[in-house]
Amino acid sequence: MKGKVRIVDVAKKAGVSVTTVSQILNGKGSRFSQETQERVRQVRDELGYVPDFNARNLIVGSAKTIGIIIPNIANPFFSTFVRGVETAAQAGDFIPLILSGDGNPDLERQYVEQLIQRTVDGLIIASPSVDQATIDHFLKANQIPYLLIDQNPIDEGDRVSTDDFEGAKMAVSHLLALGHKKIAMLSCYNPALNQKQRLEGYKAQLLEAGLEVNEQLIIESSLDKKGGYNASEAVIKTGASAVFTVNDEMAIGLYRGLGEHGLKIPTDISIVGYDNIDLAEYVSPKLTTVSQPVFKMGQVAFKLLLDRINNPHAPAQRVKLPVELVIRDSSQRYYGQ
Amino acid sequence: MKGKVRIVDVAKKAGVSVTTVSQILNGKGSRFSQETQERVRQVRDELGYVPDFNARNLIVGSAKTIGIIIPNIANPFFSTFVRGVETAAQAGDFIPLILSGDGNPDLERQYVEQLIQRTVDGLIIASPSVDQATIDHFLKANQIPYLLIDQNPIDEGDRVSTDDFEGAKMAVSHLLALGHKKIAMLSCYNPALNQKQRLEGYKAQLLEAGLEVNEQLIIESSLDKKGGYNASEAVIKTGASAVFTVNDEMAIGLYRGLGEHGLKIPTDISIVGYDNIDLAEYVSPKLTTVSQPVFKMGQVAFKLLLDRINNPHAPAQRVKLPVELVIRDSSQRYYGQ
DNA sequence: TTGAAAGCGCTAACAG
DNA sequence: CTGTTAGCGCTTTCAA
Repeated sequence: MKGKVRIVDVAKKAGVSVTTVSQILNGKGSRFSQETQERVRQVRDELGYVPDFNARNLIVGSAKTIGIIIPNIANPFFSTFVRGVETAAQAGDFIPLILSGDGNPDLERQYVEQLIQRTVDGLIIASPSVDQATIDHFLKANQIPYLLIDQNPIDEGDRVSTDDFEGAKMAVSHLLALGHKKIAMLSCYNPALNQKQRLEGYKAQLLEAGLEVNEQLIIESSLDKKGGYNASEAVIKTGASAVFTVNDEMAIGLYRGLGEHGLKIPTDISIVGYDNIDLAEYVSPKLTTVSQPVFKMGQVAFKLLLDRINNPHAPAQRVKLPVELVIRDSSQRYYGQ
Repeated sequence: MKGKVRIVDVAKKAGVSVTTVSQILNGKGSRFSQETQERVRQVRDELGYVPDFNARNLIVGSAKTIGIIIPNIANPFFSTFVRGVETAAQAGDFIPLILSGDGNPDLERQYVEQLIQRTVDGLIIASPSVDQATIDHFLKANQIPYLLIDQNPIDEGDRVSTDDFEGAKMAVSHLLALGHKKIAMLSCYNPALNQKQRLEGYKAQLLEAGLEVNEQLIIESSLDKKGGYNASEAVIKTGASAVFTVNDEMAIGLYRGLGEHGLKIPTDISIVGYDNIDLAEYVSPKLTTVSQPVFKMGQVAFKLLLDRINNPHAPAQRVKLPVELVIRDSSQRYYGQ
C-alpha cells in the first residue's frame, strides 16, 4: 500500500504537477476542475499513496502531537488524568505521546529531549521532578509551549490545579465536626506544591478550630500503598483518633497496616483520604475522601495547552477546579474524651 | 512554532560548518580534532540544541518508534504491561506511542492508521477488538511488523502469552483441594483468547476431578470492578461455596457485593482471582490469585517486536510465560457436606 | 581536518 | 485553472 509511492508518482500517473496533487489531497484544491480532482483522488487510491508524515511535518511545522510526562502510568491518578488529556486530544485531532519518567530526573530530561526532537507542539509535565533547569534549557530555549501540573511554583505560565488547600480543610473540618481532636496527617517526602497545600490546609483548619498544630502528628512516607502500610506503626504511636492521608493509595496501605495491628476502622480510628480513586468505594470500609476532578483536569490541561500553542503570547491562564468531600464509611464520630 | 534551535545556529556559534556539527553529534566525528569536537558539544549544550526528528527521519528512515494499542490505560493490567514495554523500549532507544482504544473498533482502526502515518517501526496490539480486516488492510499491506497480545488466534505471527489454561487449572485445583465441590466461575462477555482458555482450564480441572461442568455455575459480566459487583447476586444464587473470577478487578467488585449481602469471605465463600494486581494484597481479606508476569510480558513483547523489525523474515517466535498461584486469605477449607 | 552542495518528500508562494 | 520554484532542517557524498 504505502511502500515507495511518492507524490510525483501520483502526479505523473494523473498527468498533473505535484502541486496539483498536494493541494487537492490537502483539501485546498477548490480552484481545480472537478475532473482533475476526481482523477487525482482516484490515482491516489489506485496507487495507495499515503503522504510521508515526516516530510509533511518538516514543512507544516506541527506534528499534531503533544507530549505528556508523568511519574508513573500505573498510578490511578495519573492514568485517569492521561485519559482526560487523551479524550480531549483526540477530539482536537492530536496524538498524545505518553511517557513515565518514574521520578527519575535523568530519564525525564532525556524524555523531554526526545519529545522536542519529535517536534511535539506542546508538553504537559505532571512530574514534580522535572526541574527548572531542564525547563529553561530545553523548553524555553526551543520555545515549546508547556503546562505544569502539581508542580512547585517555579514558573508563571498557564496552570490547571485543584483547590488542595480547601480540600484539606474540608477533610479536617469533617473530622473535627465528628468530635475528633487529635488528628494525624499522613504526608509524603518532598511534597510537591499540591501536597504542601494540603498540609497547609490541614494546619489552617486546626488553627481555625482553636487547636494547636503538633508536628509529632505529621508523619511522612512514600506516596503509594506500601508507604501507607509502612507508616502504620508511626500513626498508631501518635495516639490520634483520626488520620487524614495525603492520598487514597496511602490510605489503603494504612487500612492493611492498621488491620494487622488489630485496629478497626472506623471504630478505633477514622480515616479520610484524598483523590477519590475508583477503588475508594470498593475497599472495606468504603473510604471517606476528597474527590478531585482528575479526568476533567486532564481535559482542561489539554485545552489550555492548545490555547497556548495557538496563541503563544496570550496572557497566562490559571484554572483552579473545585474539590468535593465524599463521606463514606471510614470516618465516624469520636466518643472518647 | 519556530525559534527552535537549528543545526546552523550551533554551527555558527561554534564557528564550523553544519556538516561538522552533524557528524560529531552523530558519533561519526572521529576525524575531527579533539578540540573541535569538544567545542561543538559544548555549544550544543549551551544552546540546548536538539536535532529535528522529522528532518532526520526523512533521511534516515526509521522513526525509532513503536505503537501500542490497548483498551484502557487506567486498567492496572495494561498499565503494568505498558510499563514493561516502556522499560524495554527505553533501553533500546525506542519511544512507545501509547493509545487507548477503549474497545471502540472505529477509534482503534483510526489509531492504527495514524500510527502507520507516523512511520512507527512496529505495533503491539493488546486490544481484542482490533479485527483481522484492519490488520490485513493496514498492517500487512504496509508491511509493518506487529504483535498481538491476548488476541483471538487469527494470525500466525509472533506471540507472547501466559499459560492461561494452566493458571485456571491451578486455581480450581486449589479450591478442590480445600474441599470445595460447587465452584462457580465469574467470566466475561465475549471472552478473548486468554479468557477462553481460563474457562477451558476451569472446566478441564473439574472434569479431571470427576466432577461435572454445570453451565449454571458460569456467570458472565463486564471485566471491571463494577462487573464483579453487579454479578454478586447471580453468584450467590448459584449456591456455590467458592468462586474463581477471571480477573482480580472483578473479584474486588465481588468482595463489595458479597459484603453488602452479609456474606463473609472466606468463611461463607472462597474467592480466587486472576492477575495478582498490586491491590490484591491490600484488600481484606488478601486475595488468593493467579500471578501473571505482566511486566515481563511487556518486556518480552518489545523484544519480540524488535527482533521482527530487525529481521522481518525470521520464523515466528512464540513465548509462553509461566504463571503462579499466590495463596492468600480469600480461600479457605470447605466444611459443608 | 573540514566544508560545499546535493538531495530526502513534501508544501506553498508566486507566476502564468 | 495549473505549474515553477523555493525551501523545511538534516545527513551524506565528495572535493578541498
